Amino acid sequence: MTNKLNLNNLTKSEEDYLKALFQLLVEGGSAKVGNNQLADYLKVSPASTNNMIKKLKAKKYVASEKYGKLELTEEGKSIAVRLIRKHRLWETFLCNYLNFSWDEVHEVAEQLEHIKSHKLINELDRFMDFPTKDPHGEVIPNADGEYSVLPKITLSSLEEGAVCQLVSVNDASVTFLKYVSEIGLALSSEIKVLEVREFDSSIKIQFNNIEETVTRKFADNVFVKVI
Amino acid sequence: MTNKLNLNNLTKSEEDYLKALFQLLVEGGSAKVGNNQLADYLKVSPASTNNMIKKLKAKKYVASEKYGKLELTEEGKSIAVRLIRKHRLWETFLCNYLNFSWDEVHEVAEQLEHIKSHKLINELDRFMDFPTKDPHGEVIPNADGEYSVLPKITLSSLEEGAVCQLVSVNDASVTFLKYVSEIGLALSSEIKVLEVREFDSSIKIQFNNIEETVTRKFADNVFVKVI
DNA sequence: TAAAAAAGTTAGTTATGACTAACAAATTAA
DNA sequence: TTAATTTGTTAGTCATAACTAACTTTTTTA
Repeated sequence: MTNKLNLNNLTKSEEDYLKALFQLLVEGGSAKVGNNQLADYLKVSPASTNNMIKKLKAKKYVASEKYGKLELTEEGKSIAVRLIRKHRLWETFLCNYLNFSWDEVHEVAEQLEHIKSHKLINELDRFMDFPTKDPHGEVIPNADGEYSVLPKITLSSLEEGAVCQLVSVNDASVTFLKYVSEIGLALSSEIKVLEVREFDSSIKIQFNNIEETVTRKFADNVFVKVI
Repeated sequence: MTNKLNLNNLTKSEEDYLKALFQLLVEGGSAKVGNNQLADYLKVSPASTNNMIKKLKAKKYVASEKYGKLELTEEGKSIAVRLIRKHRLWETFLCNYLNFSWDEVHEVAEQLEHIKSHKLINELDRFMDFPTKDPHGEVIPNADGEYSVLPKITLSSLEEGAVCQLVSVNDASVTFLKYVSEIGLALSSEIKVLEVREFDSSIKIQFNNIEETVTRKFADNVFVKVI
């Protein structure tokens, strides 16, 4: 076992930074993540990020050279995955048991993911009978931190004529999620790319016999599986 | 309505102090609560308490004069009651749905009570079908913050020969709760006071045909209703 | 009622984690 | 390949909330 009994003495902030790094590096699939990019993502100043990275390097959760790209150590990744597991399990609970809708769960889950109790999260998992996907279609890591990071293909990356299935959506923006629901898209919806307009990268799509034109920004937040 | 839409911009610390004050003043029934007593209860220095009280006075949650006793304003009480409601609902959830035992719930509930979401706590309440008592026998305030603060009679206050029923226990100590379970006491247990020993205030009690001698400290943490 | 003890207050320090402003290194473009 | 731009770093400040040490007020008790 690589995992020594982790006391998880991390602050909320430290956890936030590790999770953000993981999301950019691993889930986002970026080859290189820099200090300013992380700052941008977390909506803090580059100076704050720089400071925190120093601390996380001292604690061996992050590895990087001066002026070099940021990377997570195994321990850092492990912590991030556990946070993602907690976040997604709570989102699932809120949606399936407490009448929360798609777009309401993220903010509350951001708070709940920092609650420190192994028993709590594992019992919650059992209570829900070990769900594998959260309400936005994202895979939930299991208790050992194992899960498949699907290579995320965005709707915006497809070419004209492609047919795909909606597998997940970026849950970070309430207005985006509301919009998705309103036009009638749902997880597993089958989408056909009718036209990609060169001028502004907007895309005309078809689903459930509906035709819609969506912006590039929208399509960047929709993750699909080609079929 | 006295309750203007409360933005609940309080920090975790501010909430902790308000709840502690409420527990000493209202639930504990102390006529006078001083700065050092509060510091003791929260296990911080008197200087820290003094500082925080200043802040809470500025925010109109606490009222007191220099060198005088501490008191909560209506707004301060309202916040404390909402925290107690959250704490007890989470304890109930952990016990009844997530296989937590009596003595495991307190610590996790201390974290969960600071999650900010009205919907979360009201939906949790509904999900459990509006429970009125938590696992330790304490009354759960309703969504409007109404609940009866039962005058708390401790087992230690009874005289020889008295017969009573266990209504609640102080949940702050894990070792105490374990001890209570181990000797076979449970909520609603009928207890008879057989003997009060003058020397050390220890008490000999009888319940379920078991005889036990308990210390004064133990009996101070057991709340009963005389029958 | 005066001295001792307890309770409350103030001043100054520390750690965390934000921030701005100024500066240095690396990258991109002219 | 120099200049401009972007990116990263450092220094110094602020707020929160803890602390110790010193001091003042109040209460107790001898």
